[in-house]
Amino acid sequence: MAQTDTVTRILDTAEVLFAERGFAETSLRNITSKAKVNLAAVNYHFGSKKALIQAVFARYLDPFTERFHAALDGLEAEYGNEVIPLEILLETMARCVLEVPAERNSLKVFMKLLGLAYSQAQGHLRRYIQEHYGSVFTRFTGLVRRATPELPDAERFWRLHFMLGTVIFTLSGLDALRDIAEKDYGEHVSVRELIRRLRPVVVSSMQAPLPATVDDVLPAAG
Amino acid sequence: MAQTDTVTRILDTAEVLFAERGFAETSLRNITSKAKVNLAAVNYHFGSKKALIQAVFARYLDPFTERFHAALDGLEAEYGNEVIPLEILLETMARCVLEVPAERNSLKVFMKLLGLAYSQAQGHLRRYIQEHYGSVFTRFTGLVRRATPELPDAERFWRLHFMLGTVIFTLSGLDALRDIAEKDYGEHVSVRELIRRLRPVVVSSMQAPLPATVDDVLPAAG
DNA sequence: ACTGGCTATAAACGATTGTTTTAAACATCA
DNA sequence: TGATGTTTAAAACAATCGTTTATAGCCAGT
Repeated sequence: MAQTDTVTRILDTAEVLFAERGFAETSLRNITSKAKVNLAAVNYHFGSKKALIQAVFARYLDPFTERFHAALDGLEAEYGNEVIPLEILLETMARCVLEVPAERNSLKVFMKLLGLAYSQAQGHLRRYIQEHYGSVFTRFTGLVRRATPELPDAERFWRLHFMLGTVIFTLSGLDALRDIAEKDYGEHVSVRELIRRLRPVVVSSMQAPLPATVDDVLPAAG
Repeated sequence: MAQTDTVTRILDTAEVLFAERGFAETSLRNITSKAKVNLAAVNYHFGSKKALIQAVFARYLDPFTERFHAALDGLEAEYGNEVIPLEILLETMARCVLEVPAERNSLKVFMKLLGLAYSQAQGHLRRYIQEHYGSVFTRFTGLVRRATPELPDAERFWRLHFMLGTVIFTLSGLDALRDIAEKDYGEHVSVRELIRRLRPVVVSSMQAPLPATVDDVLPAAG
Protein backbone atom coordinates (compact mmCIF):
# COMPACT_ATOMS: atom_id res chain seq x y z
CA MET A 1 0.00 0.00 0.00
CA ALA A 2 1.54 3.23 -1.11
CA GLN A 3 -1.18 5.08 0.75
CA THR A 4 -0.23 4.12 4.29
CA ASP A 5 3.37 4.49 3.36
CA THR A 6 2.86 8.08 2.28
CA VAL A 7 0.81 8.97 5.33
CA THR A 8 3.36 7.41 7.64
CA ARG A 9 6.24 9.08 5.91
CA ILE A 10 4.55 12.46 6.21
CA LEU A 11 3.89 11.94 9.91
CA ASP A 12 7.41 10.67 10.57
CA THR A 13 8.97 13.65 8.89
CA ALA A 14 6.53 16.21 10.22
CA GLU A 15 6.98 15.28 13.86
CA VAL A 16 10.73 15.61 13.60
CA LEU A 17 10.63 18.95 11.84
CA PHE A 18 7.93 20.29 14.13
CA ALA A 19 9.95 19.30 17.16
CA GLU A 20 13.09 20.91 15.76
CA ARG A 21 11.70 24.21 14.53
CA GLY A 22 8.12 24.63 15.68
CA PHE A 23 4.91 24.62 13.71
CA ALA A 24 4.96 27.98 12.00
CA GLU A 25 8.61 27.67 11.08
CA THR A 26 8.02 24.34 9.35
CA SER A 27 6.38 24.64 5.96
CA LEU A 28 4.52 21.90 4.20
CA ARG A 29 7.16 22.07 1.50
CA ASN A 30 9.85 21.37 4.09
CA ILE A 31 7.96 18.30 5.15
CA THR A 32 7.01 16.94 1.77
CA SER A 33 10.40 17.47 0.19
CA LYS A 34 12.21 15.77 3.05
CA ALA A 35 9.63 12.99 3.14
CA LYS A 36 9.92 12.62 -0.64
CA VAL A 37 6.18 12.88 -1.16
CA ASN A 38 4.14 15.31 -3.15
CA LEU A 39 3.14 18.62 -1.67
CA ALA A 40 -0.54 18.06 -2.31
CA ALA A 41 -0.44 14.78 -0.43
CA VAL A 42 -0.65 16.58 2.89
CA ASN A 43 -3.85 18.38 2.07
CA TYR A 44 -5.20 15.27 0.42
CA HIS A 45 -4.59 12.93 3.32
CA PHE A 46 -4.99 15.29 6.26
CA GLY A 47 -7.07 18.15 4.91
CA SER A 48 -5.01 20.99 6.31
CA LYS A 49 -1.85 21.80 8.16
CA LYS A 50 -3.75 22.12 11.41
CA ALA A 51 -5.15 18.64 10.98
CA LEU A 52 -1.66 17.33 10.27
CA ILE A 53 -0.42 18.84 13.50
CA GLN A 54 -3.24 17.22 15.41
CA ALA A 55 -2.55 13.90 13.71
CA VAL A 56 1.07 14.08 14.78
CA PHE A 57 -0.04 14.50 18.37
CA ALA A 58 -2.70 11.84 18.14
CA ARG A 59 -0.15 9.27 17.00
CA TYR A 60 1.70 9.77 20.28
CA LEU A 61 -1.16 10.49 22.61
CA ASP A 62 -3.56 7.76 21.51
CA PRO A 63 -1.27 4.88 22.44
CA PHE A 64 -0.15 6.74 25.53
CA THR A 65 -3.63 7.27 26.91
CA GLU A 66 -4.58 3.71 26.11
CA ARG A 67 -1.51 2.39 27.87
CA PHE A 68 -1.92 4.78 30.77
CA HIS A 69 -5.55 3.84 31.29
CA ALA A 70 -4.60 0.18 31.26
CA ALA A 71 -1.80 0.76 33.74
CA LEU A 72 -4.13 2.64 36.06
CA ASP A 73 -6.67 -0.18 35.74
CA GLY A 74 -3.98 -2.57 36.83
CA LEU A 75 -3.01 -0.43 39.79
CA GLU A 76 -6.59 -0.03 40.95
CA ALA A 77 -7.14 -3.75 40.69
CA GLU A 78 -3.96 -4.44 42.61
CA TYR A 79 -4.61 -1.95 45.40
CA GLY A 80 -8.37 -2.40 45.64
CA ASN A 81 -9.68 0.14 48.09
CA GLU A 82 -6.26 0.99 49.43
CA VAL A 83 -4.59 4.22 48.43
CA ILE A 84 -2.04 3.95 45.66
CA PRO A 85 1.17 5.61 46.86
CA LEU A 86 2.27 8.76 45.10
CA GLU A 87 5.61 7.31 44.01
CA ILE A 88 3.84 4.42 42.33
CA LEU A 89 1.53 6.78 40.48
CA LEU A 90 4.38 8.95 39.27
CA GLU A 91 6.47 5.99 38.20
CA THR A 92 3.55 4.51 36.36
CA MET A 93 3.04 7.69 34.40
CA ALA A 94 6.74 7.94 33.69
CA ARG A 95 6.83 4.37 32.46
CA CYS A 96 3.92 4.96 30.12
CA VAL A 97 5.48 8.11 28.76
CA LEU A 98 8.74 6.27 28.22
CA GLU A 99 7.30 3.21 26.58
CA VAL A 100 5.21 4.85 23.92
CA PRO A 101 7.82 6.75 21.94
CA ALA A 102 10.31 3.95 22.33
CA GLU A 103 8.37 2.14 19.65
CA ARG A 104 8.73 5.07 17.36
CA ASN A 105 11.15 7.90 17.25
CA SER A 106 12.50 9.23 20.46
CA LEU A 107 11.28 10.56 23.76
CA LYS A 108 12.92 13.85 22.95
CA VAL A 109 10.60 14.43 20.02
CA PHE A 110 7.59 13.57 22.13
CA MET A 111 8.52 15.96 24.93
CA LYS A 112 9.46 18.67 22.51
CA LEU A 113 6.04 18.40 20.93
CA LEU A 114 4.40 18.61 24.34
CA GLY A 115 6.40 21.70 25.09
CA LEU A 116 5.33 23.26 21.83
CA ALA A 117 1.73 22.45 22.56
CA TYR A 118 1.97 24.62 25.63
CA SER A 119 4.15 27.46 24.43
CA GLN A 120 2.97 27.80 20.86
CA ALA A 121 -0.46 26.86 19.66
CA GLN A 122 -2.62 29.91 20.06
CA GLY A 123 -5.72 27.80 20.52
CA HIS A 124 -6.65 24.93 18.30
CA LEU A 125 -4.02 22.50 19.56
CA ARG A 126 -4.62 23.13 23.22
CA ARG A 127 -8.33 22.76 22.67
CA TYR A 128 -7.81 19.55 20.72
CA ILE A 129 -5.62 18.00 23.41
CA GLN A 130 -7.94 19.11 26.17
CA GLU A 131 -10.96 17.62 24.45
CA HIS A 132 -9.40 14.34 23.42
CA TYR A 133 -7.07 13.57 26.28
CA GLY A 134 -8.32 15.57 29.23
CA SER A 135 -10.07 12.60 30.79
CA VAL A 136 -6.86 10.65 31.45
CA PHE A 137 -5.40 13.59 33.22
CA THR A 138 -8.54 13.97 35.29
CA ARG A 139 -8.42 10.33 36.28
CA PHE A 140 -4.76 10.59 37.22
CA THR A 141 -5.25 13.71 39.31
CA GLY A 142 -8.08 11.98 41.12
CA LEU A 143 -5.74 9.20 42.16
CA VAL A 144 -3.04 11.66 43.12
CA ARG A 145 -5.62 13.36 45.30
CA ARG A 146 -6.15 10.22 47.32
CA ALA A 147 -2.39 9.74 47.58
CA THR A 148 -1.81 13.25 48.91
CA PRO A 149 -4.69 13.97 51.31
CA GLU A 150 -2.58 16.48 53.20
CA LEU A 151 -2.54 18.84 50.22
CA PRO A 152 -5.37 21.30 49.61
CA ASP A 153 -6.91 20.82 46.19
CA ALA A 154 -5.60 24.07 44.77
CA GLU A 155 -2.13 23.39 46.09
CA ARG A 156 -2.06 19.96 44.50
CA PHE A 157 -3.31 21.37 41.22
CA TRP A 158 -0.47 23.84 41.07
CA ARG A 159 2.18 21.39 42.17
CA LEU A 160 1.22 18.98 39.46
CA HIS A 161 1.72 21.75 36.96
CA PHE A 162 5.01 22.71 38.54
CA MET A 163 6.06 19.12 38.06
CA LEU A 164 4.84 19.15 34.48
CA GLY A 165 6.87 22.27 33.88
CA THR A 166 10.01 20.72 35.25
CA VAL A 167 9.75 17.64 33.12
CA ILE A 168 8.58 19.18 29.87
CA PHE A 169 10.90 22.15 30.05
CA THR A 170 13.93 20.03 30.76
CA LEU A 171 13.27 17.28 28.31
CA SER A 172 12.11 19.54 25.51
CA GLY A 173 15.15 21.75 25.80
CA LEU A 174 17.36 18.74 26.22
CA ASP A 175 19.64 19.28 23.26
CA ALA A 176 20.74 22.74 24.25
CA LEU A 177 21.13 21.80 27.89
CA ARG A 178 22.97 18.63 27.04
CA ASP A 179 25.57 20.58 25.09
CA ILE A 180 26.23 22.84 28.06
CA ALA A 181 26.29 20.00 30.55
CA GLU A 182 28.67 17.94 28.48
CA LYS A 183 30.99 20.86 27.90
CA ASP A 184 31.05 21.84 31.58
CA TYR A 185 30.94 18.47 33.29
CA GLY A 186 32.20 16.15 30.59
CA GLU A 187 29.37 13.84 31.34
CA HIS A 188 27.16 12.42 28.68
CA VAL A 189 23.51 12.80 29.56
CA SER A 190 20.98 10.30 28.38
CA VAL A 191 17.27 10.67 28.79
CA ARG A 192 17.14 7.83 31.27
CA GLU A 193 19.95 9.44 33.19
CA LEU A 194 17.94 12.62 33.32
CA ILE A 195 14.85 10.83 34.53
CA ARG A 196 16.90 9.25 37.28
CA ARG A 197 17.80 12.76 38.38
CA LEU A 198 14.24 13.99 38.00
CA ARG A 199 12.71 11.36 40.26
CA PRO A 200 13.74 12.57 43.73
CA VAL A 201 13.21 16.18 42.72
CA VAL A 202 9.68 15.59 41.57
CA VAL A 203 8.78 13.59 44.65
CA SER A 204 10.24 16.27 46.91
CA SER A 205 8.27 18.89 45.03
CA MET A 206 5.02 17.16 45.75
CA GLN A 207 5.95 16.62 49.38
CA ALA A 208 7.23 20.13 50.05
CA PRO A 209 5.82 21.90 53.11
CA LEU A 210 2.76 24.04 52.55
CA PRO A 211 3.46 27.68 51.74
CA ALA A 212 3.13 30.34 54.41
CA THR A 213 -0.45 31.47 54.56
CA VAL A 214 -0.51 35.18 55.29
CA ASP A 215 2.88 36.78 55.65
CA ASP A 216 4.78 38.49 52.92
CA VAL A 217 6.21 36.51 50.09
CA LEU A 218 9.39 38.50 49.95
CA PRO A 219 9.86 39.76 53.48
CA ALA A 220 13.46 40.89 53.47
CA ALA A 221 14.89 43.69 51.44
CA GLY A 222 16.88 46.00 53.73
CA MET B 1 10.21 63.58 19.95
CA ALA B 2 8.22 61.45 17.61
CA GLN B 3 11.28 59.26 17.11
CA THR B 4 11.49 57.83 20.62
CA ASP B 5 7.76 57.61 20.67
CA THR B 6 7.72 55.42 17.58
CA VAL B 7 10.48 53.14 18.85
CA THR B 8 8.80 52.76 22.21
CA ARG B 9 5.42 52.15 20.69
CA ILE B 10 6.88 49.45 18.47
CA LEU B 11 8.57 47.74 21.42
CA ASP B 12 5.48 47.99 23.62
CA THR B 13 3.28 46.46 20.97
CA ALA B 14 5.79 43.88 19.82
CA GLU B 15 6.43 42.41 23.25
CA VAL B 16 2.74 41.90 23.88
CA LEU B 17 2.09 40.29 20.52
CA PHE B 18 5.21 38.14 20.72
CA ALA B 19 4.19 36.94 24.15
CA GLU B 20 0.68 36.16 22.99
CA ARG B 21 1.40 34.40 19.73
CA GLY B 22 5.11 33.75 19.37
CA PHE B 23 7.63 35.24 17.00
CA ALA B 24 6.85 33.57 13.72
CA GLU B 25 3.12 33.99 14.20
CA THR B 26 3.47 37.71 14.73
CA SER B 27 4.08 39.64 11.53
CA LEU B 28 5.62 43.07 11.32
CA ARG B 29 2.34 44.24 9.85
CA ASN B 30 0.51 43.04 12.91
CA ILE B 31 2.85 45.03 15.08
CA THR B 32 2.95 48.22 13.06
CA SER B 33 -0.76 48.38 12.44
CA LYS B 34 -1.59 47.89 16.10
CA ALA B 35 1.12 50.33 17.11
CA LYS B 36 -0.13 52.81 14.52
CA VAL B 37 3.26 53.27 12.95
CA ASN B 38 4.47 52.75 9.43
CA LEU B 39 5.55 49.27 8.38
CA ALA B 40 8.98 50.43 7.29
CA ALA B 41 9.63 51.96 10.69
CA VAL B 42 10.62 48.59 12.11
CA ASN B 43 13.33 47.97 9.58
CA TYR B 44 14.38 51.60 9.78
CA HIS B 45 14.81 51.73 13.54
CA PHE B 46 15.81 48.16 14.28
CA GLY B 47 17.21 46.86 11.01
CA SER B 48 15.38 43.58 10.92
CA LYS B 49 12.79 41.49 12.69
CA LYS B 50 15.49 39.50 14.45
CA ALA B 51 16.99 42.69 15.82
CA LEU B 52 13.57 43.79 16.99
CA ILE B 53 13.14 40.55 18.89
CA GLN B 54 16.50 41.00 20.53
CA ALA B 55 15.65 44.60 21.42
CA VAL B 56 12.46 43.44 23.09
CA PHE B 57 14.48 41.07 25.25
CA ALA B 58 17.18 43.62 25.95
CA ARG B 59 14.64 46.07 27.33
CA TYR B 60 13.75 43.52 29.99
CA LEU B 61 17.09 41.85 30.55
CA ASP B 62 19.31 44.92 30.72
CA PRO B 63 17.62 46.41 33.78
CA PHE B 64 17.27 42.95 35.28
CA THR B 65 20.95 42.05 35.04
CA GLU B 66 21.94 45.46 36.36
CA ARG B 67 19.61 45.11 39.30
CA PHE B 68 20.61 41.52 39.92
CA HIS B 69 24.31 42.30 39.89
CA ALA B 70 23.71 45.12 42.35
CA ALA B 71 21.68 42.88 44.62
CA LEU B 72 24.39 40.22 44.58
CA ASP B 73 26.97 42.89 45.34
CA GLY B 74 24.91 43.85 48.36
CA LEU B 75 24.63 40.25 49.52
CA GLU B 76 28.33 39.61 49.17
CA ALA B 77 29.11 42.76 51.09
CA GLU B 78 26.67 41.78 53.81
CA TYR B 79 27.86 38.21 54.20
CA GLY B 80 31.55 38.80 53.63
CA ASN B 81 33.27 35.42 53.56
CA GLU B 82 30.29 33.58 54.97
CA VAL B 83 28.14 31.48 52.72
CA ILE B 84 24.95 33.12 51.52
CA PRO B 85 22.07 30.74 52.28
CA LEU B 86 20.23 29.22 49.35
CA GLU B 87 16.88 30.70 50.34
CA ILE B 88 18.36 34.18 50.35
CA LEU B 89 19.83 33.68 46.89
CA LEU B 90 16.59 32.41 45.47
CA GLU B 91 14.56 35.16 47.02
CA THR B 92 16.95 37.76 45.75
CA MET B 93 16.63 36.50 42.23
CA ALA B 94 12.86 36.34 42.56
CA ARG B 95 12.72 39.90 43.84
CA CYS B 96 14.83 41.16 40.93
CA VAL B 97 12.67 39.33 38.43
CA LEU B 98 9.57 40.77 40.02
CA GLU B 99 10.74 44.34 40.25
CA VAL B 100 11.86 44.85 36.68
CA PRO B 101 8.67 44.28 34.73
CA ALA B 102 6.63 46.00 37.40
CA GLU B 103 7.87 49.25 35.93
CA ARG B 104 6.60 48.26 32.55
CA ASN B 105 4.03 45.84 31.41
CA SER B 106 3.54 42.71 33.41
CA LEU B 107 5.52 39.82 34.74
CA LYS B 108 3.45 37.53 32.60
CA VAL B 109 4.80 39.05 29.41
CA PHE B 110 8.34 38.78 30.69
CA MET B 111 8.03 35.13 31.62
CA LYS B 112 6.24 34.30 28.42
CA LEU B 113 9.09 35.82 26.47
CA LEU B 114 11.59 33.79 28.45
CA GLY B 115 9.62 30.67 27.72
CA LEU B 116 9.60 31.48 24.04
CA ALA B 117 13.33 32.08 24.09
CA TYR B 118 13.76 28.49 25.15
CA SER B 119 11.11 26.73 23.13
CA GLN B 120 11.23 28.71 19.91
CA ALA B 121 14.27 30.49 18.60
CA GLN B 122 16.26 27.97 16.63
CA GLY B 123 19.46 29.80 17.36
CA HIS B 124 19.95 33.51 17.15
CA LEU B 125 17.98 34.40 20.28
CA ARG B 126 19.52 31.79 22.49
CA ARG B 127 22.94 32.82 21.29
CA TYR B 128 22.16 36.48 21.89
CA ILE B 129 20.95 35.87 25.43
CA GLN B 130 23.85 33.58 26.22
CA GLU B 131 26.38 36.11 24.99
CA HIS B 132 24.87 39.18 26.61
CA TYR B 133 23.50 37.83 29.85
CA GLY B 134 25.35 34.60 30.51
CA SER B 135 27.73 36.19 33.00
CA VAL B 136 25.00 36.98 35.54
CA PHE B 137 23.85 33.42 35.48
CA THR B 138 27.40 32.18 35.92
CA ARG B 139 27.87 34.45 38.91
CA PHE B 140 24.61 33.29 40.43
CA THR B 141 25.37 29.61 39.98
CA GLY B 142 28.75 30.18 41.60
CA LEU B 143 27.04 31.48 44.71
CA VAL B 144 24.51 28.67 44.65
CA ARG B 145 27.42 26.27 44.54
CA ARG B 146 28.77 27.58 47.81
CA ALA B 147 25.30 27.41 49.31
CA THR B 148 24.81 23.76 48.33
CA PRO B 149 28.15 22.03 48.87
CA GLU B 150 26.43 18.69 49.33
CA LEU B 151 25.38 18.63 45.67
CA PRO B 152 27.67 17.34 42.95
CA ASP B 153 28.22 19.96 40.29
CA ALA B 154 26.28 18.15 37.61
CA GLU B 155 23.39 17.51 39.95
CA ARG B 156 23.18 21.17 40.91
CA PHE B 157 23.34 22.19 37.26
CA TRP B 158 20.36 20.06 36.42
CA ARG B 159 18.36 21.04 39.47
CA LEU B 160 18.77 24.70 38.65
CA HIS B 161 17.33 23.99 35.24
CA PHE B 162 14.54 21.93 36.74
CA MET B 163 13.74 24.95 38.86
CA LEU B 164 13.91 27.21 35.84
CA GLY B 165 11.50 24.93 34.06
CA THR B 166 9.02 24.99 36.89
CA VAL B 167 8.98 28.75 37.10
CA ILE B 168 9.05 29.62 33.43
CA PHE B 169 6.59 26.94 32.40
CA THR B 170 4.09 27.90 35.07
CA LEU B 171 4.30 31.63 34.73
CA SER B 172 4.43 31.64 30.95
CA GLY B 173 1.39 29.45 30.68
CA LEU B 174 -0.32 31.34 33.42
CA ASP B 175 -3.37 32.50 31.53
CA ALA B 176 -4.49 29.07 30.48
CA LEU B 177 -3.77 27.56 33.89
CA ARG B 178 -5.43 30.42 35.70
CA ASP B 179 -8.65 29.83 33.80
CA ILE B 180 -8.70 26.18 34.81
CA ALA B 181 -7.76 26.90 38.41
CA GLU B 182 -10.40 29.57 38.78
CA LYS B 183 -13.06 27.41 37.24
CA ASP B 184 -12.20 24.37 39.37
CA TYR B 185 -11.28 25.99 42.66
CA GLY B 186 -13.01 29.33 42.45
CA GLU B 187 -9.86 30.96 43.60
CA HIS B 188 -8.36 33.93 41.87
CA VAL B 189 -4.66 33.42 41.27
CA SER B 190 -2.32 36.36 41.24
CA VAL B 191 1.32 36.17 40.27
CA ARG B 192 2.39 36.90 43.81
CA GLU B 193 0.07 34.18 45.03
CA LEU B 194 1.71 31.80 42.64
CA ILE B 195 5.19 32.76 43.75
CA ARG B 196 4.14 32.13 47.32
CA ARG B 197 3.24 28.60 46.25
CA LEU B 198 6.42 28.21 44.24
CA ARG B 199 8.77 29.05 47.08
CA PRO B 200 8.61 25.88 49.21
CA VAL B 201 8.48 23.72 46.11
CA VAL B 202 11.61 25.22 44.62
CA VAL B 203 13.51 25.00 47.88
CA SER B 204 12.49 21.38 48.32
CA SER B 205 13.59 20.65 44.79
CA MET B 206 17.06 21.90 45.47
CA GLN B 207 17.24 20.01 48.76
CA ALA B 208 15.87 16.73 47.48
CA PRO B 209 17.89 13.60 48.27
CA LEU B 210 20.45 12.57 45.69
CA PRO B 211 19.22 10.13 43.08
CA ALA B 212 20.00 6.44 43.32
CA THR B 213 23.33 5.77 41.71
CA VAL B 214 23.22 2.44 39.97
CA ASP B 215 19.92 0.63 40.21
CA ASP B 216 17.19 0.76 37.67
CA VAL B 217 15.21 3.90 37.17
CA LEU B 218 11.96 2.10 36.75
CA PRO B 219 12.39 -1.12 38.70
CA ALA B 220 8.86 -2.43 38.92
CA ALA B 221 6.75 -3.55 36.05
CA GLY B 222 5.50 -7.09 36.74
C1' DA C 1 15.78 81.22 3.05
C1' DC C 2 18.01 77.29 2.07
C1' DT C 3 20.69 73.27 2.67
C1' DG C 4 21.54 68.67 5.09
C1' DG C 5 20.28 65.00 8.04
C1' DC C 6 16.53 62.40 10.14
C1' DT C 7 12.10 60.45 10.20
C1' DA C 8 7.55 59.09 8.27
C1' DT C 9 4.90 57.49 4.42
C1' DA C 10 3.28 54.77 0.59
C1' DA C 11 4.22 51.60 -2.78
C1' DA C 12 6.43 47.88 -4.58
C1' DC C 13 9.89 44.11 -4.33
C1' DG C 14 10.80 39.03 -4.64
C1' DA C 15 10.15 35.07 -1.96
C1' DT C 16 7.40 31.86 0.44
C1' DT C 17 3.24 30.46 2.53
C1' DG C 18 -1.15 27.05 2.58
C1' DT C 19 -4.27 25.49 -0.57
C1' DT C 20 -6.50 24.17 -5.01
C1' DT C 21 -6.67 22.53 -9.59
C1' DT C 22 -5.68 19.61 -13.59
C1' DA C 23 -4.08 15.62 -15.44
C1' DA C 24 -1.75 11.30 -15.33
C1' DA C 25 -0.78 6.79 -13.08
C1' DC C 26 -2.43 3.37 -10.28
C1' DA C 27 -5.16 -0.38 -8.04
C1' DT C 28 -9.39 -2.89 -7.61
C1' DC C 29 -13.46 -5.29 -9.02
C1' DA C 30 -17.21 -6.76 -12.29
C1' DT D 1 -10.46 -6.20 -20.39
C1' DG D 2 -12.70 -2.09 -19.19
C1' DA D 3 -14.63 0.91 -15.85
C1' DT D 4 -14.32 3.04 -11.32
C1' DG D 5 -12.42 5.22 -7.67
C1' DT D 6 -8.05 6.38 -5.33
C1' DT D 7 -3.33 8.21 -5.08
C1' DT D 8 0.43 10.88 -7.10
C1' DA D 9 2.38 14.49 -9.89
C1' DA D 10 3.18 19.29 -11.50
C1' DA D 11 1.53 23.68 -11.85
C1' DA D 12 -0.87 27.57 -10.51
C1' DC D 13 -3.66 30.02 -7.01
C1' DA D 14 -4.23 34.11 -4.03
C1' DA D 15 -2.45 35.72 0.17
C1' DT D 16 1.08 37.06 3.19
C1' DC D 17 5.68 37.44 4.58
C1' DG D 18 10.19 40.54 5.54
C1' DT D 19 12.52 43.91 3.26
C1' DT D 20 13.67 47.81 0.14
C1' DT D 21 13.01 51.95 -2.43
C1' DA D 22 11.58 56.45 -3.59
C1' DT D 23 9.32 60.45 -2.00
C1' DA D 24 7.73 63.83 1.13
C1' DG D 25 7.90 66.15 5.57
C1' DC D 26 10.23 68.01 9.41
C1' DC D 27 13.57 70.62 12.18
C1' DA D 28 18.07 72.07 12.91
C1' DG D 29 22.35 75.26 11.54
C1' DT D 30 24.59 78.91 8.74
